Amino acid sequence: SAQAGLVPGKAQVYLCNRALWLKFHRHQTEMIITKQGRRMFPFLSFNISGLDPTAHYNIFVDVILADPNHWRFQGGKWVPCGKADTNVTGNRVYMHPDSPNTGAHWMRQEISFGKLKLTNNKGGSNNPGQMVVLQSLHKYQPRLHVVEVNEDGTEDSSQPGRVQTFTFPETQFIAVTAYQNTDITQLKIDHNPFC
Amino acid sequence: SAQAGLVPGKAQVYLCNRALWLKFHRHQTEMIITKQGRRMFPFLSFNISGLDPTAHYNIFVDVILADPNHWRFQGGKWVPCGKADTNVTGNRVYMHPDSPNTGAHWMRQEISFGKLKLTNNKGGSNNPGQMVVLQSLHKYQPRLHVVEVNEDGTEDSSQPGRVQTFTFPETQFIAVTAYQNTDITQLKIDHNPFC
DNA sequence: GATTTTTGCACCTAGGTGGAAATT
DNA sequence: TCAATTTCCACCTAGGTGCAAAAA
Repeated sequence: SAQAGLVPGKAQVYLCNRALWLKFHRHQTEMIITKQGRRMFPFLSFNISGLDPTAHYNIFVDVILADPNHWRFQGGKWVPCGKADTNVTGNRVYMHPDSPNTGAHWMRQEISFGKLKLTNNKGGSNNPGQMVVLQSLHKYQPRLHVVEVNEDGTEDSSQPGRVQTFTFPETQFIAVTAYQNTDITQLKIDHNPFC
Repeated sequence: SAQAGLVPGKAQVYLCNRALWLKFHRHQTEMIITKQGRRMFPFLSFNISGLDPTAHYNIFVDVILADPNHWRFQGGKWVPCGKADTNVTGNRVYMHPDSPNTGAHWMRQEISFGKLKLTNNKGGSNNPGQMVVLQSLHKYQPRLHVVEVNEDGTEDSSQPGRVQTFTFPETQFIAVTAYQNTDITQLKIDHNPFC
């Protein structure tokens, strides 16, 4: 079934590795966060169409709280446990390294975020802009943003409707410092070649 | 001593790892070429200044024949041996992956060509544009080119004087399929961390 | 035969994994 | 004690080396 409706003048975005994301999502995806930063697995990867081939765009991901809860793993299940910590600091945006670039470039091939890293280290960012700062035991929702920009990469705030945001619920995850659900651990081992 | 004179309106280029290049040059540098492509060691790396920070440039390296001879290693020395094979085909240009980019970008940090690969495979290029095709037992001279371009990366041939070329004789080398001079082999082992 | 090129390989760098143990 | 985090480590992928043997 289609992942997004086809609307004239709008970009269409498909989640490339959706089947894999769904396997994890069934068990409630967990992502490890570490001080020095940990890649996501699965990682975000998109196909995009419907852009103006000659226009310029920035494409980036941000990660927002998916719900207002603090979570804990108890009795083999994830259960809400108090309110989320909303005293938030730290970068939650990861600009794709190809940005800015033309619509033709973005539509030519998969747009992968394999080098995006998750961390719980609010302080000294070693790789500025490469690290997304999250809080453990909170549930998050990644989002994709497509922003039309001028040729020099600057945004033109005088022109409305140049920002498009895409959300895929199957990419939600709970940030952890160690895996809680052994089903998730096994899925990581089975599918991540580094394991 | 200065590597290039300071001329107003002209870019100045410095060879970053010149001391290392000179160590090899004293013994006549050799570079391995293979079918699937071999990196150079030392690799080309430059600092550049004197560009217009807001103008756009393509920066690339090409590799030309350094002399009209075919060479052979005999009695522990390189000696000319007949004429160079000038029936030439295959790409000899390697565009820096950051191209096109602004003068500010190019002047901000070292411009390294560490991923440039040398091959003797004229035919199927697996990495188009990433491989420089050379002939074994010929002597070559790499050159750096700085070309001012329009914002979209296209050249403007109607404007003269937008191309600048820089040549460093200490980066000359003879292409080989196996090292001939053991002094060169030892220098590679001593300085290349992969050995 | 002699020279040049190719192939396979052990070894290296570089860095991404989960697990166990130690720490907080 | 317990839960959560950090550290260390063996093991993995990925790919750049020179070398010896084989092939051309």
